[in-house]
Amino acid sequence: MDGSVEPLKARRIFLLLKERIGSGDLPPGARLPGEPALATEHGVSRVTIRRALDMLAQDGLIDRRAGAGTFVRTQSPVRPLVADLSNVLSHIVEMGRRTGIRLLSFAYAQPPAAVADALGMKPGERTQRSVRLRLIDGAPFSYLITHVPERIGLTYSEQDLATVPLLALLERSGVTVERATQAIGATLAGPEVAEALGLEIGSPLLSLTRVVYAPSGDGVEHLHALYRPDRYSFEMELTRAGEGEERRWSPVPVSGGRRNAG
Amino acid sequence: MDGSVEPLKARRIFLLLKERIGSGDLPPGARLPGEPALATEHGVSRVTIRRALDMLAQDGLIDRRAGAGTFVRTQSPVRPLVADLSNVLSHIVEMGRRTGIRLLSFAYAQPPAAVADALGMKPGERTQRSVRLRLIDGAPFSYLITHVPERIGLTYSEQDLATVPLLALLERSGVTVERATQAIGATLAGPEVAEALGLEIGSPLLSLTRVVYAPSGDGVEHLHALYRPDRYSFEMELTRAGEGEERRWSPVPVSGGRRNAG
DNA sequence: GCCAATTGTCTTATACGGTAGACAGGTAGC
DNA sequence: GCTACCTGTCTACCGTATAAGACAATTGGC
Repeated sequence: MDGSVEPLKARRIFLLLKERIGSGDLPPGARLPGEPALATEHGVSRVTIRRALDMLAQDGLIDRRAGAGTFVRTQSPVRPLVADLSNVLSHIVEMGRRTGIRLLSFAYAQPPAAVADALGMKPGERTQRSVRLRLIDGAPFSYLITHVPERIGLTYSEQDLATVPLLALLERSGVTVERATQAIGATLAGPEVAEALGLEIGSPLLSLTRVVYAPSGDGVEHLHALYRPDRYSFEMELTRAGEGEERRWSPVPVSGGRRNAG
Repeated sequence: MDGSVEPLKARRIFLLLKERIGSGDLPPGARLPGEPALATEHGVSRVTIRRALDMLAQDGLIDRRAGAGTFVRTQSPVRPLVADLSNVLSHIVEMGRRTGIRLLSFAYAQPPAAVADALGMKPGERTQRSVRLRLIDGAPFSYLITHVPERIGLTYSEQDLATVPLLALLERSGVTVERATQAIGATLAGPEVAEALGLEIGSPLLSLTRVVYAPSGDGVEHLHALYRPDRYSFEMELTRAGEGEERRWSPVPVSGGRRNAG
């Protein structure tokens, strides 16, 4: 029933090296360790290393020259998108890049318990669940799953969601949002997300979960976002604040037109 | 050299099911389809399904009862350690947990180009490179690679590094640190890191890169930290700040004894 | 030109992920 | 208690990914 099984170790090493290249750990032009070196380093045979390098070569990430070595190809494929802490892409306009949104799904249903709990909803209440894909210059970089209590979700249309920022929709509906909590973590891409983001299954993803609250304390939005780390990262500036023992790092607030150095 | 490599199809299905559980598609308490059903559904053999379920069980996501079926477990296994934005574990003491540090390596050498660049060092200058493991209640949760310019590194000993926080060492040495930048992303665990953190190769990791600057603008510390996302996450609170078009989320500064709600 | 190191290309043998099927023991419903 | 379905465990077998090693061809430095 099978016939073609994909390599396993080779794929793993492929992903690892791809990651090191993408993160700049292996800068363009750098020469990789020799195949035997990589083999012992990863505790696999040279054949496996070669397979991994084959995949990298096929992706155009490396150049292999017999007798010379293997080199990271000099090309900056895509410059990653940088967001500040509050997850606002403040520099997009300045960078002349365009972002888009694709609405992948839209429905009303019973939310998962975790979401219902976070939003402080009563059992039985429904939410509007939408899945959106954010694109930069046509390339997807984030996968967003949003839950909004049904009564609030009904105040705007599916069409609205595909064009207007959600926060604006909420405020347009008379909901005041002042407070939110968010947590940042990491996961692996499942089949669905991998497909949508154009990744291999098992690729690393940045995850962000944000819950937005109305002044009353009720939750009005639950966002679960997954980002391609090669196209998106959180950056922030810190200063030392406080006195004595309490002296610690503290984030610098983002001022109006500020942009990070590139 | 390995002996235990995870299957591929099984892993695929594992991730898929994990996603369905995490998203609430398979709510806690729900009964999964039988193994034969899952097998035909995914077009794989029952053995493969079993392997996927094994992984889920090991992650504490499901309960399997012979004769009855397989059920989504009602509680999340371990509560991760929570840090605020500035990467300070302010609640550890309150939680009654103890953290420790293990120094894995310590040496002076030429830094990688990316590090030298970030620290603004001249070519040829060396850095002190140290690798440390942070533990919580004896379990490792973060892997820290630190680079410090040689002249600064020489002001403290290897012994110091294993006991005193680096920032304190720097300030003790007369270096004033006021400013830092940091970026948060995600990667996969390589062989070394996986080993140290007790993970499988290819597990997802939270990554943090921080560069600390002296008032002169020179870089004094380059930190590359990798966290187990199941034991560590960044949490923060946000409020809406600014006016009109500029209105956006802004992090709430961490005040002295503040603690996040649990 | 020579030498060392590299990638490219074979060979052979083994390990293992995957399939297919059977069977034992537990559980729940009727 | 009977039955249907479930998980747990085992066997046998296939295809290929991987291991281990040898050898050729190429490159770059000396």
